Amino acid sequence: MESSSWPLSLPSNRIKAIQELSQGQPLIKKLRDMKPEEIESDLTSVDGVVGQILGMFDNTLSILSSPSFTEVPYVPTGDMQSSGSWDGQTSEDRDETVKIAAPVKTKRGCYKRRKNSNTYTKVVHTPIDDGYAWRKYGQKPILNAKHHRNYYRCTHKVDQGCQATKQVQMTEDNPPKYKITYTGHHTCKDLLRSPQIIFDSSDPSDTSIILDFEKGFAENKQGDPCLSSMRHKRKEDFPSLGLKKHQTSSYNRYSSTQVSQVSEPVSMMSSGIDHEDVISPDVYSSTCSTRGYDGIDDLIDKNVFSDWFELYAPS
DNA sequence: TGAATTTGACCGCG
DNA sequence: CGCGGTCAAATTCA
Repeated sequence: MESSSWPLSLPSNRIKAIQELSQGQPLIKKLRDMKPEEIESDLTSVDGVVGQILGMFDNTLSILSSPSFTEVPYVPTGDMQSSGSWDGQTSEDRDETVKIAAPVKTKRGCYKRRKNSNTYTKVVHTPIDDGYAWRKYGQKPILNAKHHRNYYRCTHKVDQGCQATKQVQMTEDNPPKYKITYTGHHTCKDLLRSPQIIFDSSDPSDTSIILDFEKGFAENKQGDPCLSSMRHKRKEDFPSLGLKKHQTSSYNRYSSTQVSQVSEPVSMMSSGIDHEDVISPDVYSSTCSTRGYDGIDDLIDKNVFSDWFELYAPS
């Protein structure tokens, strides 16, 4: 479809979103059409295409997530619904999260529980630094789990209404494994930077793609990046992680780009996903490691992009 | 002193 | 009714 065919009345940001999707579609088709041997023999090219696709996701989600994007009634500005398919939600589900976006709270503990909100789960050896500022708000012992589950919300929940939360739970001791569940989507405006797709060269056999947040976290390179955005006075949950970072006045250093609102899900799609890392099958996900390209096919097979066009393209 | 974390209480959901 | 997610007062930290 050509953008020139959009009705003049169509909001420009919507057109931009559609254009982004339009540009990404052939790239994904290209990936789908590639034979396994082609992929293996030309990883650079494949990764380049993946990078372009991720960039398309970035831009599209940024546009759709922006507060100014209000043309789609069921897309609340405060959550990840703008992606439309992060965990395969239906429009009914979105209605549910609309309620969540404006919880009716009358007294302590009285809140609307997030149900069926967008979730994204991955398991990692060392929880990567996703680049966001998280604030711990709870810790609970979980049944049949050796370790507490830690609850984090975006630091900017209060000042910007960012609804993103995540849960971190150590699932195994040796080697340590952490299950990280992201819920909701960042709508906060700072921490803005463009994640760069890089290759983790620490292991030549590992072709996983990770996102480079170095721009904003240079000081974290000395420590474990996983929790660099958190303070941990106690290290019982992450014995190897003692990194502390003051966030209060440091956010301004992040450049202001629009991709921040989607960098997290993108990072989940592309970062550190190797044979060890797992994305839960109950949520919409895709990996960008070379051995995970059938995930791209999966995206296409699931008509994810068709859904997007149905949602956001002019009817 | 302001911000982050801890921790017990509260509540929704299955 | 128990589990899990969230709230918020108290505590800790820089």
